Amino acid sequence: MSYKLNLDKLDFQIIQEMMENAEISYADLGKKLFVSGGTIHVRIKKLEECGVVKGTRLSVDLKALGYDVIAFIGIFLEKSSLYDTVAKELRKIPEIVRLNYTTGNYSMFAEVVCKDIKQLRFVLHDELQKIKGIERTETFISLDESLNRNVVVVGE
Amino acid sequence: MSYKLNLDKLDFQIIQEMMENAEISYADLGKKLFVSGGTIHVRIKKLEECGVVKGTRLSVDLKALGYDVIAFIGIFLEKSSLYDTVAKELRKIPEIVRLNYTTGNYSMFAEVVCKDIKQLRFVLHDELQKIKGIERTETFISLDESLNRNVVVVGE
DNA sequence: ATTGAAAGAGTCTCAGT
DNA sequence: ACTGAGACTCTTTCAAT
Repeated sequence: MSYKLNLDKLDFQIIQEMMENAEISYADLGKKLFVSGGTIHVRIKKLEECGVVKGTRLSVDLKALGYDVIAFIGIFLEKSSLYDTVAKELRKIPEIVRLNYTTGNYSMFAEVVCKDIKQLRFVLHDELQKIKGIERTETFISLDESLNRNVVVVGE
Repeated sequence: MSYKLNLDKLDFQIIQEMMENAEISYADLGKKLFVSGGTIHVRIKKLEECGVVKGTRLSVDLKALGYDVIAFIGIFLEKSSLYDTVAKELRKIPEIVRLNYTTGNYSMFAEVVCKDIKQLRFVLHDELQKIKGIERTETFISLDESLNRNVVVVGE
């Protein structure tokens, strides 16, 4: 399915560093990895062209912005085949930030970010319940997020 | 707990734009939002100082890097009070990228990113099972990720 | 608080190795 | 494929409003 990309140790090191902090200059990153800034530049350009690097995103503290409630929702479908149509409806709800089709107990798994419990209640009760094909849902509200990081990427 | 931050519409607009694409120049973003590049600069500096903006991160295609398997793990603890000690152990496992203490069925909820099923099996069987305090786990393997985006942030 | 311009720092290109 | 230097663009500072 996916092409055989020829990434070496340096490519993985660059990705690892910049996944945590994309603001570092090419010159500084080059020093850290014992190559020139020019080489870092060439590698990043290659990684962008082959689609491995998709861009850079601002990392924000959602709590500080008033988004205090994170919840996970396990969704049971009436029929598994309804996945695509239900996913299409769920996509329209801006509070839903992530959606996965999963094996196991639930048919789908969603993550919701809200300002408060009132808004979560609105999403669960008003938005979700009117979507055809959803049998029932189970909600897990996050009381504490103890970890949120990137995976450690390594070559073979 | 958190300070009353005085963020206006412009702050929220800047955050919204840069959550998706942090590479845009201050001048271009200023044009888009009808202010000068200097104003964008002042606002971002303010947002960094008050901790709302934590930095920028490279967005990568994990599948292209060979990380094909995303799984969610519901964890049942023997006692809820074991949360901190179990979280400390789970933190040591690099494949675990996210960990939440939740209400509902499970005590904790983890997300795992692996190269293949073999590696997932290793995490579940060898790493997780030897942690004291975990009663049992339920695993949900993602067959398809249909959505992964940022929440839409708005002021009051 | 916002602006525009000048100074400083970083990115990008390219010829040489 | 890597390097270093020059051209170019962006960030950062600051005086004026």
